[in-house]
Amino acid sequence: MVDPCSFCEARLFSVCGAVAEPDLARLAEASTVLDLDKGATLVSEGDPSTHLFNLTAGAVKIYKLLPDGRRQIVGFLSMGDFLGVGRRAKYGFTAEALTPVRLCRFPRAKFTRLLDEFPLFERELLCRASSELSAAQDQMLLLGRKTARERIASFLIGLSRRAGRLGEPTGAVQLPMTRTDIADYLGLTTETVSRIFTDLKRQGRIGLAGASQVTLLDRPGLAAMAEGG
Amino acid sequence: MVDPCSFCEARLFSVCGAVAEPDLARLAEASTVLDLDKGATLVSEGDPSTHLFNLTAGAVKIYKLLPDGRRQIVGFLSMGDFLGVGRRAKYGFTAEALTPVRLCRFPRAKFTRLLDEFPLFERELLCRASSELSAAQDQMLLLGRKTARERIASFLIGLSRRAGRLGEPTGAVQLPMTRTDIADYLGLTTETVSRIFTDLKRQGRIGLAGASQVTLLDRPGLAAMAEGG
DNA sequence: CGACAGTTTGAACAATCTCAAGCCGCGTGG
DNA sequence: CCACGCGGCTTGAGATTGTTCAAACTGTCG
Repeated sequence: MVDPCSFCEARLFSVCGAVAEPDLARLAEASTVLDLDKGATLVSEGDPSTHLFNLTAGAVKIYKLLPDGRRQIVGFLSMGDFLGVGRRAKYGFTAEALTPVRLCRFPRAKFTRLLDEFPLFERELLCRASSELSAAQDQMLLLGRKTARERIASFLIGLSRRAGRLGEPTGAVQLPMTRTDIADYLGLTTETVSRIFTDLKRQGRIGLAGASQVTLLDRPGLAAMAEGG
Repeated sequence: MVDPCSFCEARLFSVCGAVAEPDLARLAEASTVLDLDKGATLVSEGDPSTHLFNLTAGAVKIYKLLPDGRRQIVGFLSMGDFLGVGRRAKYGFTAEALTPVRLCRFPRAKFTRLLDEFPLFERELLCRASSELSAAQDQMLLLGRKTARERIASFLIGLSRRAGRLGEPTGAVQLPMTRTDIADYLGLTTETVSRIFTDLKRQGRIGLAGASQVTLLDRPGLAAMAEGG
């Protein structure tokens, strides 16, 4: 039988990259490959955290809700991102597919066994967790102290960097999320996001092809703006 | 020679709790105990990340700055908290003592060796990292979507919970940080923090003894307020 | 081609910030 | 032991950024 992990395009970008070639079969047998439609919910805030996920294709948004419906998106996942580490009994967020997605689903018990079995796998997860923590701190700085304009600039620069990491073009960025999603990620309203996009376009700093494709025309300017320059 | 870790009061609250009694000596020989004054800087944003720290007494604030001086406090540390995990070459934040502190300092290389040597130690760090990440997500919800009043209520409830975890009284909470620190943690200004404290006092929800001791008089009310109730 | 979700634009509003001034409490030194 | 000074805290009034509410537009997908 052919080992599906050996041919996985996401392996280079994901935790699985830390597992040696011959051990990939163990990974494959601990997980199930799953395809979900756009809009599907992977996990719901408050549900028992029975599974962990490795996203191998598509994009996902992660969010938290207040009782009255206010929403904060705490992250967007793309190829290679891992979801669900931690020993909490319940998920602390909801995860929803922004595009059709493919993912590997690990039952928690099997996953824990993998950690025991492959120290490099665990080390990789620790590194990823702390680098996510660092990204979360950047986002706190953004949410707590940056102006709307600075937030949008940071967001665009960040998207472009991520595209670069995944080997995609960094000049023209595809936005799989809506304006409302962006607003809920940046602590703004849809209207403010829209207004600032139009402003930046008017200034010639970005180009807009439809609502979901942005071209960064003045990257240095945007980068400076992102840091308050 | 007596092993200092065996008598450490912070052990039960810290990562060291994951290391078996007989292995504590290895921990002790990998680290140096350090005492610092209030106001001392443990690490500076941008400096090479040569050391990791375990805080065993006192309180520390962690913050990031924008070039123009705007500041976001991304966390407060207390007894048992660990600082510096990750493979980045530079610290992404500044850490400063709010009170006199005692800490164990690990050179990065020795620390990595400890991880290799004690899988439980590494596992504990992974758990802590993901639980910190979860706390960071709560804070993003706070910064992105809560009102000033909700932020203060969340902050007070959070402080009280932390005090409870450390075995301290949860009704009267000591604030080792200034109003400005609180503001920089909650994405507000000093003035707003002060005004809301006075409001809450007027409403009989909290008591203030001096500026740095708060009594939670209406915990259910505050908890509801924290979630937007 | 039609409809509807998502986006853009406009005008009025409000939460929070800014600027300014006074107050309090605590540590210090006379 | 008390007066002094200073950092930090509180209070007030006015300014501002971003929100809210409302309506028109667009482009995408049956």
